[in-house]
Amino acid sequence: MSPKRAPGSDGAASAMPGGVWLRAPRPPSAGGGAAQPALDRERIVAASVALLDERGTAGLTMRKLAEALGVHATSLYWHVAHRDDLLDLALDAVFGEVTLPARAAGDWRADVTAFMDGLRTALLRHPWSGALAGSRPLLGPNALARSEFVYAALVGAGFRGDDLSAAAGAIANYVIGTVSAEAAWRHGDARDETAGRRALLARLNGSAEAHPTLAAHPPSLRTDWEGHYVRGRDFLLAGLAGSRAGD
Amino acid sequence: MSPKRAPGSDGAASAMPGGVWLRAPRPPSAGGGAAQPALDRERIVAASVALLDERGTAGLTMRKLAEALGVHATSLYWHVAHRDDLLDLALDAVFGEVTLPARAAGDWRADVTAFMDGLRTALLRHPWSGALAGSRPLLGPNALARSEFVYAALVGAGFRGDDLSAAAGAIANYVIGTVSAEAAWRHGDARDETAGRRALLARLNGSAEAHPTLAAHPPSLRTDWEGHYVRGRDFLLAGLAGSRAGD
DNA sequence: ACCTGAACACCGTTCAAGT
DNA sequence: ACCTGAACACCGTTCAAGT
Repeated sequence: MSPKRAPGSDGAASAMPGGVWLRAPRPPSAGGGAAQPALDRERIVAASVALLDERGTAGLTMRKLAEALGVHATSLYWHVAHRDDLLDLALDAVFGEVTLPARAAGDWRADVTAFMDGLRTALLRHPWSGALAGSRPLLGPNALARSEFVYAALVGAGFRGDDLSAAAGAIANYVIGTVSAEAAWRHGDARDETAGRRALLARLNGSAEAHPTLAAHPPSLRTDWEGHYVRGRDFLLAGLAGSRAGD
Repeated sequence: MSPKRAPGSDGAASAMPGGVWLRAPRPPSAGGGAAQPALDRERIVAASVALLDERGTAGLTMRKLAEALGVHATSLYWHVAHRDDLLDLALDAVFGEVTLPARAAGDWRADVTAFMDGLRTALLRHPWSGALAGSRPLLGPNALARSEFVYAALVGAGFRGDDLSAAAGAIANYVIGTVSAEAAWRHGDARDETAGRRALLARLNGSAEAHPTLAAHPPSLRTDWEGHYVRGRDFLLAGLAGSRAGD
């Protein structure tokens, strides 16, 4: 036995994305009269989010995070098992920023719309988070609480079984996908986006015969991300509503 | 002037994801009687895809790739500007595997379905590719050719302007999102997925009062990924079809 | 034109040691 | 229980030099 690291090691799930949530949590520290530890998960997560906001996913390194916290890099390994854990933890903190109506409206479309819009807003506030949300299981407590809300709305609408999970998956994937695409284009900087669009348009014009439809319906230089999001969201909701029409 | 690196440097777009496609391509080598170069983009891309398939995104390093190609790591920088370029290039190679009907069926739903299913198959064949596709602009020649096909189908259905780009975006995002989620859960290994599901179920049961709906409609241990994909796809297509019904 | 080799400034993670 | 410090085995990228 004699665990080397407090968070425990299940072996299998250790290196898996989303793995933090699948390991046994550390028992709370004894407390009593003991000295306040310099570090805890809460502080580590807050500093991680701040660093991610500033420097992006690649900019979150154990050394820079430790420096921001005033400790040695290796000290972090007492509190988390790998750098990957920081990403899962920070991502769930972003899900915690998704505000939901205190009580469901009873109108499932309104509830689902509120969730989708709230999620989009939170993910856009932290441009690194969309890509992360798309690439790992969303199992943190905050993510699960948001799932609970969506599932409740969909069950109220009559979705069950595989229809239910397919609908919930489509809803989350749509928001995450559009936010990721938007963040990828923006890349932090709106000037980059315009430059990219311009280069793309030049290429489309240069090979119009290969892409006649794209050349005839070119993307605008200044994408209306929100407008596109709303349209696609309503396409999806209409499709979901149609599938319940027979009930 | 005197460029240090053949692919050129536009400055702005250099470090941007998708940036390879926005820089001027290298002029073809003079040829003539000169000796065959040891490296070219085609070989580099093929080796990158193979390495990504074997070791995942983090496993693609300049040194390992160079070793596989029998050259020094720094030699690669003659042919690409950064490691990031390899990801864009490899991803577009995956898009090249998406087979489409030679001619559009004329039925836009059939055409879009063929594209979506083809894209899903190709992305799943290379488990690293879904997350990548979700996190960078898709501007390679193969991706653009697939876009052309989808746009043509949607224009045929009557979509125009922002409806057109929103529809095309929703379609691509849906496929990419579901594949990314599936790959994230699988994490290469089906045993991991079952273990993860089991841990999740245990947590849901442990806090059923916090998540009554999730506890009442738990995820199955063995997810029917394809079935969920098909259902969500048809929800989306139904919504898109409904929006054209008035025409 | 294309590749090498040495070098720089980083990484994540481990482990024994301190308190 | 929690943090330090040294150490290991890596990274991407630059740049002068070779051919």
